[in-house]
Amino acid sequence: MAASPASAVLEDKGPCSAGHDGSDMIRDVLSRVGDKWSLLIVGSLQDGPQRFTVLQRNIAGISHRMLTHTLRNLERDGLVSRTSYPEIPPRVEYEATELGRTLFEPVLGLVSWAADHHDDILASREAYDDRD
Amino acid sequence: MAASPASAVLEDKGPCSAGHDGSDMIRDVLSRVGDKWSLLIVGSLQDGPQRFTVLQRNIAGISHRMLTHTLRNLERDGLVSRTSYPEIPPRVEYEATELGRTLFEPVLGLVSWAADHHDDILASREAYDDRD
DNA sequence: CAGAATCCGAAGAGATACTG
DNA sequence: CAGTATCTCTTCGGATTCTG
Repeated sequence: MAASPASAVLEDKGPCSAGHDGSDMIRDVLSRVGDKWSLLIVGSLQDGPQRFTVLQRNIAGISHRMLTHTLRNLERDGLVSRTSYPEIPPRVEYEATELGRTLFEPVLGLVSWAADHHDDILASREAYDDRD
Repeated sequence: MAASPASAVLEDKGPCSAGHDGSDMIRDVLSRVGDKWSLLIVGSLQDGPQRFTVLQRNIAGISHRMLTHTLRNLERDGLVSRTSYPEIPPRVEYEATELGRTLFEPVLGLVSWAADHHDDILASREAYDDRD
């Protein structure tokens, strides 16, 4: 049991827990963090509150719809807070919550891994594709 | 410039780099790691080499097709190695590569974050859904 | 300016059946 | 036992249009 505590979090805990073990939780988090835009948005908000159009310019490539949609999800999960000012024209500012900021720490570990090893991955892909 | 080096990796580097900045790399890694099964497979392989059917039993919920498909991608990216023994019946063993094992370290940071905060996320979701 | 709503194509993912 | 192929369903994500 003490042999591999590291991977234990991801493993099935037995036939009786089929459907909702510890892996559901991490998958839940990853499906939020791992989608196409969430991480970019939270990353951009690390610099401080930003309004809708600024975010859209900042992220470069995101569509209007996806920015709205992803911000909704992030707000729902408590990673981003939304403040709307009842003016004309309307102004809305988004900000990373405390939770959103703590999330960024472990994510940075992954980011630096990606920076370190994505060359290896690309090389491995090419080598793989050359076979056959 | 030195104000927020943390988020800089994820940010757009300017209008001229539209399409392929540093965020492409992390997104590439995340789309591999963040899919439904890759992480579970790599996690299960932390315990040592396993053959196809063992993996399928170990992961519980994965379909035959998805296990094959995900293993292919992991092998292509150099995270998992495949060894086939030309016997009857055939035997194939999968093993995490060195790269696959280094990946698991930063991922564990995310896993523990998920363990720590997924209650907050669930609570935030309920609170959000109660409004309206 | 911010966002909701709709339509549509592409990719993800399961079920099943077939081969060596 | 391991892997491929096909079929189908759902989800993701972009484009567009419309409102306060």
